[in-house]
Amino acid sequence: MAIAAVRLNQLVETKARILDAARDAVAESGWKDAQIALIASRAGVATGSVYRYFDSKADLYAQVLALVSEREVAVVAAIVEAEGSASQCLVDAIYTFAVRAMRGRRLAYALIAEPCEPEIDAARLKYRAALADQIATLVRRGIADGEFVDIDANVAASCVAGAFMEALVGPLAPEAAPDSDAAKAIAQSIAGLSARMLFRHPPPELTPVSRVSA
Amino acid sequence: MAIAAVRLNQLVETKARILDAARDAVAESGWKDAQIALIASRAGVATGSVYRYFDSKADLYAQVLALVSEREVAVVAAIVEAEGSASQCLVDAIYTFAVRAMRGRRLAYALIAEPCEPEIDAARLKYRAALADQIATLVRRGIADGEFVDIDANVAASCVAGAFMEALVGPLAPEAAPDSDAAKAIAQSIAGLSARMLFRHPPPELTPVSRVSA
DNA sequence: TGCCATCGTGAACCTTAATTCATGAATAAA
DNA sequence: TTTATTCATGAATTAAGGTTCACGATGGCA
Repeated sequence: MAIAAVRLNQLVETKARILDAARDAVAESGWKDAQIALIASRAGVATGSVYRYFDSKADLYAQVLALVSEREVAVVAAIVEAEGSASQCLVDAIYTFAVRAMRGRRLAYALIAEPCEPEIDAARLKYRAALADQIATLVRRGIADGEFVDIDANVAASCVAGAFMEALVGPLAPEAAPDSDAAKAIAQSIAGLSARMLFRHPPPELTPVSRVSA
Repeated sequence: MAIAAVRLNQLVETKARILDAARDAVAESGWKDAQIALIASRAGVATGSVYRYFDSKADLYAQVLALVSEREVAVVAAIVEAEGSASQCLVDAIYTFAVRAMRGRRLAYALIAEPCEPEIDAARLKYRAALADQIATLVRRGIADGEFVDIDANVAASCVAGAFMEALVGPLAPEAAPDSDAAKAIAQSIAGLSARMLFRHPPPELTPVSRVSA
């Protein structure tokens, strides 16, 4: 009755190959390449085979999103739960997120901002929510510790998440020039600004990163 | 040669009726109702007639977006150019935007966050950019006047715009309970938080609006 | 009144991928 | 070595709307 281990392994591996192909296609040229036939061919399987592993296109991409997003959320979660003041954690989390996004530019752009089909877009919302949840946790800690102003943690977390995501859209856009120095500067800018929203005693001035990119 | 004025008026009126029908459909039940046949029937014209006035579905909705968005951008622009400190203008602009959005909940949700087809989504980006531009203008003024921290105005504007838009997504969502008191409280919260990002000397504490909704 | 240009009509046509499925191969059980 | 399952295949099918177009109606104009 039980399927042999080797065979099962094949299945898991093929599924992974399809997921990878899908992710890679998006990472290369965005959602316009998110077509079942194309992904199948990239994964070295027939079109129909994709449906042996995924219920539908939406299902496939929901899993791709989960795959990629969970890693990012985990990275942020780790920072959120790390040692140090809430203020420091917040800045670190945002900075790290921004820098990582800048590295995987095209994919990050697709995950965050690129226009795509409604079903995929809907799946994206979950990712954003999960990220906001992490921030919210941190905000609560900051408030409890008296580091942050006393404000609804969920609203604050949305604001923070919205701020740094939106600020990333421009730099991540495929038409923007890739420049890893500017990327870090922007990440720093974004982290600083986002953090100021909450700090009870903000630093007197931000590093004037604006001039770095000039 | 010249078409009679009456006849021309008819044309303008019909076009307006189609635009209105499209906007109303979206305002009622979102993008799923954004179908040419449906809009045509609502406007009291035949499906094909829509194509006498608009090049394509994308064109139609781009114009719908423009119609609605331009008003909102204009409102913000008026506040941006109004008397008063940059700080005050910023808070006013954000608060007003948020309150207006909360009034036209469903439509605002569709314009800001609801998953939709890529072509429409792309048009949305322009709206966001226009709004960010207004904020950027204000930010420059605030920096020049020494009210705001010295930071890249475009990055800052993106952050501010992203912050208040993202924070609106939850409250605007169709499944959220409509409550005009909570709406104002959230608007205030959002305005306060967004503003703190930039103020050189932030108010010691925000109004603890978080408790109003509790 | 008759003619022309323009507008309105809506059923038929397309397009574009997603999805299915009859078939065959490969593997596990007997 | 059969036999039964499961898996892979990819061409054919579907589905869902956007878009077209041949035709009729209407209004302006001489």
